[in-house]
Amino acid sequence: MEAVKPKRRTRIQTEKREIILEAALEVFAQHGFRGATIDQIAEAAGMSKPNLLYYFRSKEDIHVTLMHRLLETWLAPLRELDDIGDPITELRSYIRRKLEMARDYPRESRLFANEILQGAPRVMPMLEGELKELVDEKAQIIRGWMRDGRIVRTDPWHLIFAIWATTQHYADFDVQVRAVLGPDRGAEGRFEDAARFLEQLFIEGLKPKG
Amino acid sequence: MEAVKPKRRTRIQTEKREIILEAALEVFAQHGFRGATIDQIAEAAGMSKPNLLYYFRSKEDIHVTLMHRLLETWLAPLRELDDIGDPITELRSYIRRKLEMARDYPRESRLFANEILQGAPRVMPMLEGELKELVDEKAQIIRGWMRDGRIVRTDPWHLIFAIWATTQHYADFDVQVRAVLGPDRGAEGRFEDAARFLEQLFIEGLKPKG
DNA sequence: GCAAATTTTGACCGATTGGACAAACGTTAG
DNA sequence: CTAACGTTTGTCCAATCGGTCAAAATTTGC
Repeated sequence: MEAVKPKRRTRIQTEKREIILEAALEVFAQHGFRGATIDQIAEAAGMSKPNLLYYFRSKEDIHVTLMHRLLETWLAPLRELDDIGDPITELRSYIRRKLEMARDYPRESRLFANEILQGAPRVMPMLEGELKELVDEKAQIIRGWMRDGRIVRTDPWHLIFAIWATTQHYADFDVQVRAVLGPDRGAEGRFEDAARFLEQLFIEGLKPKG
Repeated sequence: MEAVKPKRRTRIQTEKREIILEAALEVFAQHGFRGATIDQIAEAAGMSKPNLLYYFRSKEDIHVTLMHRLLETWLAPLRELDDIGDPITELRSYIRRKLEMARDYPRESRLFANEILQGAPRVMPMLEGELKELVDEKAQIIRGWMRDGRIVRTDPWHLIFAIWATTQHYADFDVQVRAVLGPDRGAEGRFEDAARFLEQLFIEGLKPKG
């Protein structure tokens, strides 16, 4: 039974912590936890290293805080997946929201990818707890739709994995996507094309056979 | 016009370099380039640090050699995609080969993912050159199949991205997949399920409408 | 306006890092 | 056997790392 610490914060503390987290997101996403240095984060935040360490006790502390926040926003789209709506509409907008997050929050996606790649040393409990529960719950909803013949039968868990993989790919492997597609179309064009493609791949494939 | 250096190697040099690369693959895949230390690699290779540095001039040298090899084996499945076969069969076996690689060579997949996540600082030229050419070539083949009505029309480039993303997901995000699915099914079971799912997702969706 | 509390800084520390180097040790060809 | 060559090791180094600390500068509450 952990007592919630009061954590009274000054205005400056609130502001500076925010600035640091923003800077750390940038640096961690690009270099990973070990690759990032406190000096880099401090410089990106426009302050000295000891000053930064006045607001966060350690590099680990920054990372933990960042990951904790991240997971909440990251799971939000899946949480919205609703039992009562039309299955096709629900899945379509889930895919769209996920793709929009890859477009609008690529640093968050890469930070998460980095953490998982290293074996999730700092978020494993959350994966096995909160995440698994959420996915299981939503997989049951999808399975219900399949039982009712409203979408074709397939594995709901792997369907969710496939949606994660394809959408996050455009954030995590952005440089590869850009290198292969060339400079012909801008960022917006790429995401339009991706959205169209993913809609066709998932949605058309899921519609029940007439 | 680069002259190919003779690079005469002793038997011992050939053997030891191989041992070092194997050890480095393990360490780099788990910790990333910056996170890995020469000492770790040396220990995994069963030799002292100065001894290792006798065979490779620097940490960078090891990584470059590793990435160079990796890309060849990594692109092999796509190279095999053939114009003359049946489109559905060709794509089905491409997906299967890619998934098998994710199962059998997860360290290679993670090493590659790490490099791309960091912005591909060491392989960018290969992405824009060799990789782009290969993908463009194969995308044209797929586009040809679509024009002939042998598979449904969609974006060939994004189709290839989706195949990459979904298959490599099972190597790169392995810990997350395991955490969500729980310990119910072993590794083989997970890959069987994934193979069935991906076949349904891609192949059923690609078959021309009767 | 002033004392208390908060914020910022420069100097510093021990540990770790990638890498150099020469000396010692093996191996091999003649 | 031995000289030449290939291999291995211990020691060392400068740079960088995460983090501390006391003192200085600033802000805040009254």
